[in-house]
Amino acid sequence: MRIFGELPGLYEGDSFRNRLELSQSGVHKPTQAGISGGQNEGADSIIVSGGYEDDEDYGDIIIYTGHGGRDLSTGKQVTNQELVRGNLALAESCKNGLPVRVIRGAHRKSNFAPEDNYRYDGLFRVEDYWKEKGKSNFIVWRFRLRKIEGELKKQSNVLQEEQAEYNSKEDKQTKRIETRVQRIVRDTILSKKIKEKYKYTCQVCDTQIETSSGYYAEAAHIKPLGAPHNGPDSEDNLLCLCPNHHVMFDYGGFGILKNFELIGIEGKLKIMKGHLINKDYLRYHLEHFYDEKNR
DNA sequence: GTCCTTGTCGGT
DNA sequence: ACCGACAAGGAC
Repeated sequence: MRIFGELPGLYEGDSFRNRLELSQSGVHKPTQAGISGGQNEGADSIIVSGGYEDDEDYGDIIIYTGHGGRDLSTGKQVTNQELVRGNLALAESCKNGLPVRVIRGAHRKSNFAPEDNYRYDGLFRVEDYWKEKGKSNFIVWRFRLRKIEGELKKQSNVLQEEQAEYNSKEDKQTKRIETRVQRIVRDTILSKKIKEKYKYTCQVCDTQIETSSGYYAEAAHIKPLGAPHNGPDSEDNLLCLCPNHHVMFDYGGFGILKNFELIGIEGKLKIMKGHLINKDYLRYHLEHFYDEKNR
């Protein structure tokens, strides 16, 4: 049984001599693989040990590389990675906001790596994932993890209690874990402007959502804000979408071609006169988020 | 059972 | 540092 989040008797800073010790203690079960997880369940733990050239470690934020695509003996990337197995598990953890135990192994490439052995460094959340050409010019999947602190950590504990309850049920088929995806939404002047331009209708499905307090829509950035994407907060990088199509767009469920035809789903993007969309951003989204292999 | 993996060891 | 040999455990 896969256990997400904290484990009884496990504390940040705990040290483990080798992978077998980590495995037998249940902190990270696989003896070699860096990602522990099932592709339909999510990932419960990862090991950051500097094996992949595209990893970046900033302490509370880690850009972790998915697995696969490497030559067995040299460790060099020799083919494109696919969104399967552990990579898919991490994507699942991202969508459902599951906590991931992070263990760092000793190596020279990171200032945050332990001097020796392996060290449990607490719970992280998978904030985002995308694909990119790595240093060796092959596609790698990348996962941005952010450390969970304070209040957020308490939420994860609640999640774990729910799971414990779930685990103890006889009929596991009929029970399910309630998970909440926490989306941080900032309603800037610009996002409000784009929503008003479209009268709060989705540019994909034309749905206009009405609530007790008025209409609801979301402004979606085509090229995401923040590192490493660094898309601009400007009208030519924004879409007005319903929540469903916003999630689908962010998680690569569909892309937009330069003639505004949709790929992955049927249809064409509706565009109001005067809304100029930058096609470089559409291409960026296609390259980094849309994945046709996994459908 | 088959395939996979950010291991580990001992050689050079 | 690099390489081959061998390997445990899990996903599927």
